[in-house]
Amino acid sequence: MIIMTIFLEVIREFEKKWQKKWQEDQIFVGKIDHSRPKWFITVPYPYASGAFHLGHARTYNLGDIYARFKRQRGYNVFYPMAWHITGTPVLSVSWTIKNNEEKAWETYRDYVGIYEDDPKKIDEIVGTFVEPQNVANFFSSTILQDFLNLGFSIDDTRQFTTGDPDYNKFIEWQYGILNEKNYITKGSYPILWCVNDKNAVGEDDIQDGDLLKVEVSEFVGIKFKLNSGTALVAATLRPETIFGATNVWIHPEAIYNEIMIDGEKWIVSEEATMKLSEQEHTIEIIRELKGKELVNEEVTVPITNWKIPIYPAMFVDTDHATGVVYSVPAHAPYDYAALVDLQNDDETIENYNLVRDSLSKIIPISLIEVKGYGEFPAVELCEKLGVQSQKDREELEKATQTIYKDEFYSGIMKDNTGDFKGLKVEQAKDAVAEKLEKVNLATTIYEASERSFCRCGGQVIVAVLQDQYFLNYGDSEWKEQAFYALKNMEIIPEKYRQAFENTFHWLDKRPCVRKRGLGTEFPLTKGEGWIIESLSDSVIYMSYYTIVRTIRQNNIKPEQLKPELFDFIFRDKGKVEEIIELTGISKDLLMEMKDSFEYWYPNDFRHTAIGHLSNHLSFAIYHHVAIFPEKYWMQTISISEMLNRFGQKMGKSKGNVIAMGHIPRKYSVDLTRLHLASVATVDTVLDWREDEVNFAKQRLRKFWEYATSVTKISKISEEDFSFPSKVLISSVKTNLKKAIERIENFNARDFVLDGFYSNVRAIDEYQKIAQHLPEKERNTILREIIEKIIATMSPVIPHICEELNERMGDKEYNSLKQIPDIVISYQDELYALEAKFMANLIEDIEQIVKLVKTKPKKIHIYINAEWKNELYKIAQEIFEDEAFKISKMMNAVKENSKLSKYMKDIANEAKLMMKDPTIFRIEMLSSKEQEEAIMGYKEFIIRTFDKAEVLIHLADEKDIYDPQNKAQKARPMKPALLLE
RNA sequence: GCGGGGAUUGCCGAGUGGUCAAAGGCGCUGGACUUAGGAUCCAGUCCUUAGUGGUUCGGGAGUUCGAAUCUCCCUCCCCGCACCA
Repeated sequence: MIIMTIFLEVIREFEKKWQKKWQEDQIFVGKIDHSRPKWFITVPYPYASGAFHLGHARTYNLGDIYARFKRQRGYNVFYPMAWHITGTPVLSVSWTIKNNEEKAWETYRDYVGIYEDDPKKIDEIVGTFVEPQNVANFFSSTILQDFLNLGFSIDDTRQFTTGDPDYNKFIEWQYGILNEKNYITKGSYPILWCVNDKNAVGEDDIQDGDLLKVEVSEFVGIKFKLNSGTALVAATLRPETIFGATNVWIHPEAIYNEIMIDGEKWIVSEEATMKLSEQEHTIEIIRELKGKELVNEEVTVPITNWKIPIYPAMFVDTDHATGVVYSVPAHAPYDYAALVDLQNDDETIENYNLVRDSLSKIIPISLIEVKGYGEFPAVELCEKLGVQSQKDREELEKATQTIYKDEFYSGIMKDNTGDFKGLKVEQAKDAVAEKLEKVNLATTIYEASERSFCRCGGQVIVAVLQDQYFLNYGDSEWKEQAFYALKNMEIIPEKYRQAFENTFHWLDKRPCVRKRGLGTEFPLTKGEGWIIESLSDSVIYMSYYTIVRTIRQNNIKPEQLKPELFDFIFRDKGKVEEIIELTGISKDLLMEMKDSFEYWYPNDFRHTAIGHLSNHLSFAIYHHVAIFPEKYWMQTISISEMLNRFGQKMGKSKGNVIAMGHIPRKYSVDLTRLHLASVATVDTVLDWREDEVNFAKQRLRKFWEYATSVTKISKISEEDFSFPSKVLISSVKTNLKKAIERIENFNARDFVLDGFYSNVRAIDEYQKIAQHLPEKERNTILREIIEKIIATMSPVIPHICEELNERMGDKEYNSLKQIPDIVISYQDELYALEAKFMANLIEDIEQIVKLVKTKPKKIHIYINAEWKNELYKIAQEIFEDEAFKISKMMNAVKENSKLSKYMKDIANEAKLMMKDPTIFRIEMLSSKEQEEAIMGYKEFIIRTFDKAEVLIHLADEKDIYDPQNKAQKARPMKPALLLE
């Protein structure tokens, strides 16, 4: 037995050896070959802004297993790889490194440290990251090496990055077609915006953006007219509560602006003026004023036309929406708390000369009926949660959330809400806003859901961009085509199809240009600095694999890549002579590209992680239908779930990362591949646990030991193997056949379970049962089945299989060897059933031995009378689909000459069958076959039970030894036992 | 909230109408090997019992000869919801 660490060292050694050979002989480079069916698989090209980890490895590992399997099943497989670098991430790496952000440096030192030991060199490399290109270069080369180190059978001669100038031409061409088809539209759109950069910001750009999850919120700004006619604009998420407004709150000490906005006079906070100016308004500041100047004035409530006063409140946040709030104490906890505070606050009343009388007259106005609450939900909840004052923000927040939810979903508008009475709050909310907007008493105001700041320090607000370009995924024709494409696609696992459909349904306009990040310049606004957003770089890029090598090898210049050329290659448009004329590219090269595309496309299989479903994958389907003829649309999408470690998603902040670059040393490649593929089904989150890896390691080692013990055994054909050997061979065959069927359906897990683990177990079993057999036979058998296993399991553990294949004297690459079809004969099935029968029988004996606690000297095995098999067979036929009935059984038996003589026994038997109708619904062996099986395992039974004598009795025979009358109790597949 | 996916025996996790008391692993228990082992190997692991019995698959109701598997209701958990790739 070899010690574990040595075992891993051994296999790591030849893992490297084989990777080098594969690489040198370029055996995975895709070549056109019309004699074989092609199979083009893609797994998303990596985003080259950081190191990859085990979670990524899961996705790529599955892709590689599928690729290798198809390759070994006669397909000409094309499995290329490229690099995504466009968008903001690579740029923001450079940016943070350039700014000497300590956290970024730390992160990137870690990443680089995966590949480099010397701290000085690490710093040097990280230092180069100030140039985005260096980031992309570093990570594309290290990740590629990681992939090759994991034995991935990729074609690395098709590499490109999405930032390459020739690729930019390709994307430009794509947008030309989208524009031609009117899938690009223009409009205004609210986005998160940094006031400092004057730029759109995403989660990456916001400080703690991943935690804050800042979104655009849409408020309704309601115009409360002052007597002067100027509108005090209060922003709300709940316009329906306008009927319960009792007063307006304003921050007395803050600065407000009176502004002329789109021809109207408004008063809003100073901050709001700035924000509104970014939201498609023309604004002129008329004057500045302090909040307290408005206190005690009256405003008119829209719709009801009531006059309500303006009161001071310190809780008003002028940097939130408009800095003006209308008070609905019946339904808004904050308002209620503030009102009570104010009514009891003599100092403030005095300071601002409030009229005590009218203030104390203010009482909540209820306008929503909601189950589980009385007249004034806010009042109730404040009391319940023990709110003392407006300063109890935590309780107030909770109360607000609760009421919002309860009222929104189960509230009904009361009689005092005019036209809206009886409406559900859910509906009234929009209806009231709509009515207000119609009479120009309300307008939409956007605000960020959280107060947040850009990494540059600037505040994040919501801006409305005009003339923003969108991809119109809502276009009915486009959508329809996408649905049509989806319908004809295979989705694995099928359960995700629904998610695609839902995504397609809600997909609508999506902004497609940005001012920041790397990428292709937007062709419709050349020179204005607009970049095509980066997801558009990753939706039809698979087609570029088919031509990129020709472009690079022949030094074709980006400017030669005219749209007409792409049309010619990808859409079969135009004449070759015209393209030669236009681009100056030779006919040979043009046709090489066109042939390559037409040979490899469509993308037969795309495997990816689930996170891409609602965006990348959906867009990929959309863009394919827009750009390519139908025969080139994607065929299959396969999805796998995420990977966890210690119950959490792998992430730097969690400290649970296993870097992809560390896998070969930490475990071994084949070990990792095996375990990744087999520990969970693709649609469940995989939890990586070291102690479970250990199991895989042990089994792998065991397999290795079995295999290496027989690599030198020469094959001899020996017809007359003993029973256990025959059982082993057919069970291995059966397992492998099952395994192949599994992986044909892209079920890698069961492929490993059936093809590997079950077979190792079968060999274990054989070793025990076959101890008494001649060594020569055992070794020959072992050698034969090991050969079968390495041929089939190669897609998962290619290195070990390759090595064993060589050691067994085969000069060909195992990775290119065909996995043969396996034919299971009737005889094989019989052996399998016999083995199962024996396992049950031995278990029964063991159970009894355990219970009686004495070692038997004799084991009598009684095999059922053959007529019982007949009886069961008949029962199976009659009661296939209905309840067992004794009378029906007996009637059927009466007609049967073989059975009619046992009527009395059958009656007993029928009672048992009545009691447990499953006993006859089984696969059976005849009495003879049962006997044969027991004979085959006799030696083993004797050995297992300490040399007990094994005596087999057939119930059909006369004068058998049966002191306890057991023979009649024997059932098919369930012999009766007597231990003495 | 909307949409999707789930809930299985101590834990993880298979299983989608009949050998299902339910694969496999982990953990635990016992044994072997060993100076020792938290290394490795073997065995056991719902309760009961000379095996063919009982109670289980989130809770409740139903369909069926038969349900972990199908239907309905309830409770709880996870994921996505766009300008981030």
